[in-house]
Amino acid sequence: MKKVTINDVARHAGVSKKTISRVLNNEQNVSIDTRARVQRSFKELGYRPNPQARGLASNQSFLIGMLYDNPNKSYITDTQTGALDTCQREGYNLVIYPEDFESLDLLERLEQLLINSHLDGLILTPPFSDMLPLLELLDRMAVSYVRIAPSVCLELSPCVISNDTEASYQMVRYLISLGHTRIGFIKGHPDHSASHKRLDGYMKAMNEADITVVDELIEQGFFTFRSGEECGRRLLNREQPPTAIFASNDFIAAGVLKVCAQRKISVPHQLSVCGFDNAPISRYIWPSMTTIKNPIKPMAAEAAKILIKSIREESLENTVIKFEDELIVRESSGPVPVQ
Amino acid sequence: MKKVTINDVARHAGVSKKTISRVLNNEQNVSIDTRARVQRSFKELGYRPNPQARGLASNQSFLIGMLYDNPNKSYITDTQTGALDTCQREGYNLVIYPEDFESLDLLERLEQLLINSHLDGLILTPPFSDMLPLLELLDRMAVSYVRIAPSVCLELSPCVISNDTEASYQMVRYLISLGHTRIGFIKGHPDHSASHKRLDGYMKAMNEADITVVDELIEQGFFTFRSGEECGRRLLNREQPPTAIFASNDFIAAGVLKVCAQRKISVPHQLSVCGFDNAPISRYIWPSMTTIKNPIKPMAAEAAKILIKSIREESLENTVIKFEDELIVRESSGPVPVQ
DNA sequence: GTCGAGTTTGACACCGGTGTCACGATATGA
DNA sequence: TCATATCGTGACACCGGTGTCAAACTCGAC
Repeated sequence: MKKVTINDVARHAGVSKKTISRVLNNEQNVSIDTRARVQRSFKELGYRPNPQARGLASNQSFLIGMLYDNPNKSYITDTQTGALDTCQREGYNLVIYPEDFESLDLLERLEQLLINSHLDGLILTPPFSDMLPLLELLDRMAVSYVRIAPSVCLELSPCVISNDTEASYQMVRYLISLGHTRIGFIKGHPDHSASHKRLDGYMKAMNEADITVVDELIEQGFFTFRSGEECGRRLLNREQPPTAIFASNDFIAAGVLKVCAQRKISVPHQLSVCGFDNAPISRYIWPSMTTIKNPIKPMAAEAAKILIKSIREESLENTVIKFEDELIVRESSGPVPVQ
Repeated sequence: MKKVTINDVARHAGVSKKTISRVLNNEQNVSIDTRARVQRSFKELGYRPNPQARGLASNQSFLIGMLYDNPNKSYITDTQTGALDTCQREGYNLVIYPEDFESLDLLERLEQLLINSHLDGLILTPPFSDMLPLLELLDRMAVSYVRIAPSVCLELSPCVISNDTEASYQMVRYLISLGHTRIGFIKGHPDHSASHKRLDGYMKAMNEADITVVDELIEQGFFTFRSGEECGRRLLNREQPPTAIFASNDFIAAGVLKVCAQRKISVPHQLSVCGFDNAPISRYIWPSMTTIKNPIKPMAAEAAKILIKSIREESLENTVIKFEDELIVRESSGPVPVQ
């Protein structure tokens, strides 16, 4: 298991180091049979280039970072595996940076991390995708990055996005088609741009169907289970409670379902409850939840792909790639109850 | 944002590169005021050593890998953040390797990964912790590693462990103390050593209390929600169904709870249901679940710590560090129903 | 005052690759 | 036929640090 270096290969193939390097990096201007000979030597010697040395010489690290702060563990791991899929194929390692978005010295911390790690590129997930000061920092430090699901300044960098507004709109249309008109809505964390988009979709569908949006049917949640319990309780305490509740994510919806169970409100017969994200809990809870599925893994994989492209060919035009969400109907939604 | 190299610092401090390097690595035999002067230059110039170069020269990568294959997303992210905590403090990056444990060419894939990435160390999580051929491979390739929660050959490497058998034993004792004697058990995936330990704890507690262990009250699950539904259904179909069901993890238990909800079996009044792992679902489901909490983050942090120690000081004796599990009583368990 | 041991420091090669440039060989055009 | 462009290749410096070794300096003991 002794290391095979470039010199060994050079000797074995009877060419210079530089030519080995050329073959390694797929450069042109290497004759066909030289290339073949070198590649044979690679095989025979089991040669693996040393990423440290390559990096030092060419000022790369073959490291891609992923920055996140998301309570949805399944979202995190899905994003990771999606991105990793591409990274491994392209010879990059993925290093992870869970960071506290609320932290006061966040920007400083991030700057330290970037300086220390010498990343080739960084994948930003919400809510970092919309953090303008961070984007500036990255520009200033000349670190390439992609953003997943940003909502502002799409022209600033390559991005992958889905259409939360549209998905939310579809969900509400679906509820309306079941006969619901008193549709409650629980908003997500105001720091996440997705929260606003999801509300927009709700409003759009309501307006389009000429249903008056009642303030008292809209509650402010925070993407957490607990906020779901609280908001759910408040909504169900109204004089005229809603016949359907659409929560901005599955955790909130799960909180609502818990309140229903406690109060023996039968879902979906007395109340429909819908979530957003297709988190595992949406499947594991009872009744299983109607929700929106976001193609997380493919999005992350694509994000990594365009990031690597932009690392390699210095500033291509800033691609924005769109993905479609999908409405998943399960047991927690049904026709409006007859009075 | 131009790079400051070791030469710049050397010039600025009026000493040689080598002395800078000495200060950087906290070597002894540097006079106090030279050290102070160099450190001042570090500050003033904002010097950051280049990990690539350091790695190339000293044959390190400052990369620690984490290998896992676990359906429990929250377990994964907790392990990651725990380990990362230590890694960042010690100047290492964490790179992640989700791999399919069932894959046929697993060992080959891993070998490739290791060769390509030049890791300084690797953190193994179950079920990889017990994969002997992998341990051999790592030894052969001279890659340091720690194992989290292994159950075989603890002397082979540094490990962090908790006592699944004991925790499971405590859970069953708790159920017995509530008056239960017909206690069903749903086993976990046979590939995970934890499954066997959890069963052992069950057996021990039952035997100790002189309760006959009935075969028909033990089912084979697979750590999945679906297997929980199936096993739950079977257990509840028995002529004499159990009054309590202890599932080997929370997903299984959630499946059982779903079956109860469907059949309008009131938990915990007619049936107690307990899980293992304290996954988020155990809190978000209704009724919230009695379960076992494993100190995942501290364990992972400690694992990283002893790994780094063993990387630095070549083969210290193989530490094994123990952690305690904790029984968390929530709403899904209660006294045995009166007939 | 001399000697030996220990401390502090720097010169220089080296880690394993890549960038630059120059050279010879072959192809192209006038 | 000769000048010029293009291709294929290697010599050599260089990326930013660390390891080795020897020189210079300090200090206490004799």
